[in-house]
Amino acid sequence: MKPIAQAEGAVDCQDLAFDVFSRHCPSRGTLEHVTGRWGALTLGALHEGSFRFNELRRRVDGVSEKMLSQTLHALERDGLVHREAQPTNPPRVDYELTPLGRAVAERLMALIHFVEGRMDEVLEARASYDAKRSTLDGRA
Amino acid sequence: MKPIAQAEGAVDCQDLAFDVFSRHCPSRGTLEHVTGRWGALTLGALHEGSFRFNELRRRVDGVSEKMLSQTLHALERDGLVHREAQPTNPPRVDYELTPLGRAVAERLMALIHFVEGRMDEVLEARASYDAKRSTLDGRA
DNA sequence: CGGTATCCTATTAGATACTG
DNA sequence: CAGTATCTAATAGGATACCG
Repeated sequence: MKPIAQAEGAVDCQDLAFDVFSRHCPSRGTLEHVTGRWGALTLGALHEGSFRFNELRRRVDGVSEKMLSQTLHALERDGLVHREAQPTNPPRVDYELTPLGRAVAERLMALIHFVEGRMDEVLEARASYDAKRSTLDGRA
Repeated sequence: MKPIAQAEGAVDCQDLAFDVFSRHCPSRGTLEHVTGRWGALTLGALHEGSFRFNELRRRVDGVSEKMLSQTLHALERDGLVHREAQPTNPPRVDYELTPLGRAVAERLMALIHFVEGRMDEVLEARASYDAKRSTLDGRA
């Protein structure tokens, strides 16, 4: 079994105060866990409470077992999610945000909700962009 | 030449108020443009002003021509970035955020800066997570 | 239930070469 | 300068099977 994200490069930007814009800075990796396709949705789901594995799978529409598992591990490793396993039979595992995770999720949700709230503008921009392109392509 | 993101699924969740958690909702696509690896960094760079193509390439460390071009097109199509081309020779093209893009970038930067500011905690969590795993793996 | 291991495909990203 | 085209390599992602 391989580590989750070991190949994340050297930690040689401590002095640069963790600048995401630099390659090989660990903050870039964490940012990707947070904003990545499944990371963002998982944090979003957990922002509303504590959930079990399969509850999360249903909430995060379209995620596979594999990706959810991988995502949860990455977030747990980064200290954003806490995993609470009861050694019962059948097993019961609950996932919830840590205080740090909650703080991150809050900022993430602010972004998500803002984007959702302006989707009409985005769709309008897309329509006009595509309209221009098609007229340009049309005249060969 | 193919459209940038046409296969983004039907727009059948207008009634669900653009729920990112649903598959095939356009807000998920836009969210991915915004939070994606290069999208986030590009918006971050443009948050500090207007830049030319190669200036951006230098600011967003590690991005290839291809990915920057692709990213900028997606963001332009979503109405977040404005492209200003002067038909001079040599050509000069400036990119800057639209008002909507600025609003998005602000929320995004809040998230990025927060994560950067807490990287010490993240790194600590990683260290302790890895320590536990290695002791577990060690006892075979 | 709550996962992991494996295999395989699709998408993404990078290098390189070239154009207006 | 500001890209596009093309090819290849790396990675993400999904399906399936199986374990505790």
